[in-house]
Amino acid sequence: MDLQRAAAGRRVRGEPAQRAAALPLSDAGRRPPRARAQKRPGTGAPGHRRVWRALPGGRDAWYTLRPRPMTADPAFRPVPQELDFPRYERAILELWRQRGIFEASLEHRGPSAPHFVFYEGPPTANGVPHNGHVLTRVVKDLFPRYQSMRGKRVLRKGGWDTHGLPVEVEVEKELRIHGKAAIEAYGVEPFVARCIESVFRYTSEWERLTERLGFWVSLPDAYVTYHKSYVQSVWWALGELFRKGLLYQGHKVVWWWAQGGTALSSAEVGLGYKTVDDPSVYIAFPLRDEPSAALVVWTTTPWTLPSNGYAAVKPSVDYDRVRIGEPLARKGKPAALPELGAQTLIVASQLRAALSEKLGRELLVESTVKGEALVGLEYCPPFDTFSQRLGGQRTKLRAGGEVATYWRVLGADFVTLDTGTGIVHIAPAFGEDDHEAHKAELARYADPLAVELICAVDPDGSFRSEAGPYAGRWVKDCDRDIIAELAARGLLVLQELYRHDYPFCWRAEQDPLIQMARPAWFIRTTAVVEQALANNARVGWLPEHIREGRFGDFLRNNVDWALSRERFWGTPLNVWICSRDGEHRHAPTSVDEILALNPDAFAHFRAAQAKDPSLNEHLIVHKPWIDQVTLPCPTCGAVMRRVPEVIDCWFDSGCMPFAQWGFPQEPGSRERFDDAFPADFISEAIDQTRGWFYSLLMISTLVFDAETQERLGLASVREFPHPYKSCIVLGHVGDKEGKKESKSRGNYTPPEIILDRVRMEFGVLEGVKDAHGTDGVALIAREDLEGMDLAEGARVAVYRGDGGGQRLELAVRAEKKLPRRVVLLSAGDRERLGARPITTGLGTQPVEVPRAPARERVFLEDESTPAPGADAFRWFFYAASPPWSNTRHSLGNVRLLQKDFLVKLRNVYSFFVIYANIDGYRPGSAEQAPRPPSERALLDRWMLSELNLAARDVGRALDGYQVYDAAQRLLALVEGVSNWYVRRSRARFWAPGFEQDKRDALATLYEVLVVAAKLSAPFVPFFSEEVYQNLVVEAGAAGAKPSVHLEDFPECDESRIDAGLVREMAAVREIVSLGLGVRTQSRLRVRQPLSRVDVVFNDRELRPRVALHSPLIAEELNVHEVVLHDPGHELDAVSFKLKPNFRTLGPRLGGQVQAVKKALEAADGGALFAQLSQHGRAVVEVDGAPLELSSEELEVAVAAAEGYAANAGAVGVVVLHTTLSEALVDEGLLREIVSRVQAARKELNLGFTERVLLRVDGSERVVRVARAGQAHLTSECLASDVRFEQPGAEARAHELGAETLRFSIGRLGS
RNA sequence: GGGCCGGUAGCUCAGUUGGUUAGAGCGCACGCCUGAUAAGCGUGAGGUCGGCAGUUCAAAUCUGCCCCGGCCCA
Repeated sequence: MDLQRAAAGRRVRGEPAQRAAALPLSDAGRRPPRARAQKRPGTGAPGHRRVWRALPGGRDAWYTLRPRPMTADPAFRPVPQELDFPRYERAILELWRQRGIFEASLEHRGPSAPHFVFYEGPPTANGVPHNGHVLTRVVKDLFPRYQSMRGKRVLRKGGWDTHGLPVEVEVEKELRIHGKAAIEAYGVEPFVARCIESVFRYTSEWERLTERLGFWVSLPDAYVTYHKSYVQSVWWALGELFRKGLLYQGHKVVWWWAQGGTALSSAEVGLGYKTVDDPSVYIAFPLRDEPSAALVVWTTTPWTLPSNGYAAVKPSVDYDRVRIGEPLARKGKPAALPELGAQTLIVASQLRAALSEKLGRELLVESTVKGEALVGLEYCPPFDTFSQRLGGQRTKLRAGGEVATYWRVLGADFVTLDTGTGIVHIAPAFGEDDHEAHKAELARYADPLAVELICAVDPDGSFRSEAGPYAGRWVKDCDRDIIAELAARGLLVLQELYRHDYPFCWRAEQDPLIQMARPAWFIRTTAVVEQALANNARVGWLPEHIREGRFGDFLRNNVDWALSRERFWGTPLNVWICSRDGEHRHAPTSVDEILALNPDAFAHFRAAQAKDPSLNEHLIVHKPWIDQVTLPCPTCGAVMRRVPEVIDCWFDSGCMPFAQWGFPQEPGSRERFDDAFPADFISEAIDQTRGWFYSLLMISTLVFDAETQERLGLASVREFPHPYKSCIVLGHVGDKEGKKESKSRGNYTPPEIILDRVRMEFGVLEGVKDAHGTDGVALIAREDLEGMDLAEGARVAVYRGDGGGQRLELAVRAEKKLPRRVVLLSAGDRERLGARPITTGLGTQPVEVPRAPARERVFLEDESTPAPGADAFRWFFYAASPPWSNTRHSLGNVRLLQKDFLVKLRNVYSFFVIYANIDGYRPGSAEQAPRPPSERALLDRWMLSELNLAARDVGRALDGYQVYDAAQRLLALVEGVSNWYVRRSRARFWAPGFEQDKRDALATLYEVLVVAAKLSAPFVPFFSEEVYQNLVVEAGAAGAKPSVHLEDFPECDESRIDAGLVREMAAVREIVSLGLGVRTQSRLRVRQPLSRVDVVFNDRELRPRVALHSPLIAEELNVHEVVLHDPGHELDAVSFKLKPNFRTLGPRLGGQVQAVKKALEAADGGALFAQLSQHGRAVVEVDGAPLELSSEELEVAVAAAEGYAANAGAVGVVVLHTTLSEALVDEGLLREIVSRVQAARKELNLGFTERVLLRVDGSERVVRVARAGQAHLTSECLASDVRFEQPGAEARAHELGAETLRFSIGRLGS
């Protein structure tokens, strides 16, 4: 052994990286402040340096390091000792910046390279990015990086979604106003100006996160949905739809906040549910032709009864005609008989008993009919609000004939029999189902537009004048009076209270929302559903079930897209309507087109701009400016005005494939669009199914039919799918428990904890009930402790974010009485920190902490362990689970996966650099040339086979967008390198001299690392860059590119794959594994050498192949001899078992297989096996009859016979000879002694090269063995002298089985 | 209430067209190695495959119902 060299290997961590100082990556080579080297005068021997290092848990240790003879000019920068990934990641970011690597990656493939098209789904920057965004960003980054390495040209245009309700809501909150009237009072112009300001509020946070994660995207030329060019593109698309007759006006039922005059989004509605008691009434609707019989309907909104239009029944179920009978016999007074006008009631058969129970009266069945028999019957509406005027009206059907326009029975499948009467009151202006039922009727009419939508309520929520006594009153206030009136008129069957959840306005908690049909613009998407489905069928969905499942279902149940919004901040709907004839409409698609019709159209905007030059040019196409633009009607010349609505912002984002280029108006946009349509790849989370995934696909289907594509002059007509070919649908990111992360709950791990430093901010508390602060201890909730991945009692830094007060180091403990994000500190510690208790106390909400005054909150930071960093964050999302399953994210989980891959790979890298530098290895040096791979050692050839297989598999997985599979394959490669190649090659690396075998090993490991860096570059762009810079760029290797990201992705070299070798090495590893299992079972430690191992193979071909690896097996199992046997070899320790091959036998024998199984279990396996090997078939007796079984129908397994030290696996049986000769025992004893001495050396923190004086004593045998092995002891334990004498007071004693060992280690010169 | 997805070892997840000993990693226990050492490595224990019923010679896998969680929609 070369001890000097060994010392050299250690030294690297002790001395500053000389070469690194001159390199751009110098930062990565320097130690962080916590581990800086300090010289302490007067300690250590001359020529030694002592280096201080911080250990986890706050322990410090002094290590003595010795200068080493080093190769004059090592090729590689030493790998720093400490695992501080964020540190070198920052250095790599700087390198990318300085050398323009991202920009180079966009261009270096040249203009003629094939495109790989990626579309960025625009995020909104008016909220801070969270972990879910990290997932989307790392997945979006992976494939462009990969395809770029595959030689593709990959543009990566960023984008921002800037319109929509969330933006308006944010501004409303700021202004403390709410509702349409309030905004109008404030002024639409300043309101919109504030929206623009708000849109980019968190841009810098987004940019920082984007960069820190290594997500390469061109942000400077990102598209912005409110920009004029973008809006004009959207107008163009809408103009196309208008031209195709796919844009129309109708009604949409919305949740309406009447007091504010605003519709609420479903997200807002969801915020305001409250449990309330509403009236629940059963009302009689007498039949027109038989007034003594009445339909009984049920409703919880009596105020909608004046607007009643129909009654609906379920056609397929039975309805009873009943008469009210005697009171039911029961306790208490009998219910009062309702004063009813009708004697006969009609209710669903299934609900009769329930109604009878509620009335407390028998309901006597007169007859029963199917619901469909009721359809078409006319009835008298409960109020004559509209029937006075429309009562006799009839409407012509398209199919011929006519029906009463209103107040008749409809058949509808949405009618349920859970509650009520099975007959539903339909008010077409209120309620989604109601309105749909109405629309279904309209569709049957010859002239649907002639039918008036009856509605007795104004948008402000008060009854209209038609409603007689109720006119002008808030509808909900009228419920009581309406019920009283119905009772007086003999129409009230029953009245109850109904407790349910009902939405209220989340900003004005006293205001209940009402459902109401509002005028709205629609896109007739139902006209292209077939095409959309065909388009969808061709999309490469990941996971695949999206195609037929969630997305396919959504398309099949498609309803027309309700496009318009009665809001302010959005793309204005570009429809102008003639003031003379409402049928004259025009949809101009650009400012220029408007100017061509009316050169003065924007005079008001230009005037305003002249007055205020800061007025944003893009606002020319926004409210309120666009509202003032008038056009002369192209048909009649009258004045046209724009409709007031803006559009759904999903339509904006769905236009991005063309709108990002300003297509078709902007110069050059046609070529750009033509080059980037459709996208090869997009990805967003699953909540975008009905959002972006839908809007993209639907708009593309609507706009880009073949004819339109031709008209636009595209280079080729795109078949389906467009506008995206593949789409990864991501799952959600949850917390450690799988719960959705939410800021208000505080179960939220800020990305900074993973990326930069492990710290969180807490509100300061002074005490909870019986728990009061102790000096030196910080108490926090258990969840927070786990969130920071800290153990009970860990030391953390505690300090104020504003820099005031002292910085403390405290022990942190969990306290179950504490809520999240507060810390309980002693009075003394609070004083030292200059902190005071948070005013909100124990009730502090997590979201309130950052808003508290600076003195009321402190940071807790784990300074002993650096944050995992960006690569670890990325890797977590690639490797933890397939990206479409929900992920449980936490610091602990990220670290877990980091250890598996990054840390292991880094250790191999560091190992290589140490040994390569010792020997002065230089990549590509002629005198150090390795042999060709085919002539290298088996292990090298195996490793190179595995490497090329990995290249093949990772490439294939990425080609198929299988992120998780690719990551698992990389993991397997790293496992093989570390656990087998490096472990088995260690001796070759530390062998003295620089022989051919060592050159081969270094060249092989070098190649593995460089190829692994390239393979993993799309996944972990920072670490792969670090390896590549050090091993390739800085080492001056031939053909080096400036960055690993400008490299080609490794191709699989089939000639390097030795499939047989891969298989036999797997067998070797299994044999070793089985053998070690035998040792464990037999309690034979590996240190005890054994004479022999026997292996009986299941596969004849393997034996001669594995024979090549016998020395390896012998060494791993610590046996003197390895004996390999062909299948069938007779060995006492081995028995044979025959089992049915169910796959072949099942279809032939059916139920008999179970009997065969039993028969085979009972039979003599050895004899059957003999038959089988001689005749190729075996005969067993099944159910008294002989049955012949072929070798294809049987599976032979060798098993370890009981009572032997043997173990069986797929490869065969491994048998250890456990008889110990005296010589073997002695040999084991000597290894035992060496082991104990070495352990003691480590415990004493001896230098790795420090010679010692060893005094050995013990039982007679121990002394004899030690004497005999003195030379071995001397060299293995670095003893300059071994003395067999009393070791003295400091002796260590060990029981080695029956023997006793005592020894002491004396330092020389001390 | 409806649709979709998921429920497999303490934890995170695999599991090919149904084929009989259900896998991996981490954690845990025991052990190895001590020249990658803040590392590396081995073995082992641990499972009514959410529950019930059905189809089948055979079910984690197919079917139905139910329970739990997530998302979307009502």
